Amino acid sequence: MKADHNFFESVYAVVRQIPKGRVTSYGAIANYLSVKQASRMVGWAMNASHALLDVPAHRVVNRNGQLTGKHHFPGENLMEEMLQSEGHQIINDQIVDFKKVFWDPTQELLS
DNA sequence: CGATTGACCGAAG
DNA sequence: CCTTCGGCCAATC
Repeated sequence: MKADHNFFESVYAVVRQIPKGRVTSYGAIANYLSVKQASRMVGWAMNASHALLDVPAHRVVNRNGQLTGKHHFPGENLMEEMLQSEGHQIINDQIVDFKKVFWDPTQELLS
């Protein structure tokens, strides 16, 4: 067993709660975790999240709505396909109307 | 234990 | 406009 009380667990918990058809950014998650300064850690957490099928990492993009981590997926355009499969439109590795589909945990998951 | 990296963000030049 | 730097935390080498 592994220590589940990790920073990652919190990230997974948020990403896992992302409603279908929505996307969020690393900084938004970090902000929700009160560690907005460590947005890089969110990306790192996602690196380990690829082992967890409950973590839709394809719904997590950078602040620009750009699929920065698509290169980490098994397929070259797998991330785009999954997002498009959820009704998103991807142009030039960027989510169209990103701000419209942007899902802010601090806004939706008001404690 | 020290240094490097990592799917980032934001500011400054 | 584009490039560079700093920062913050954690894991890996």
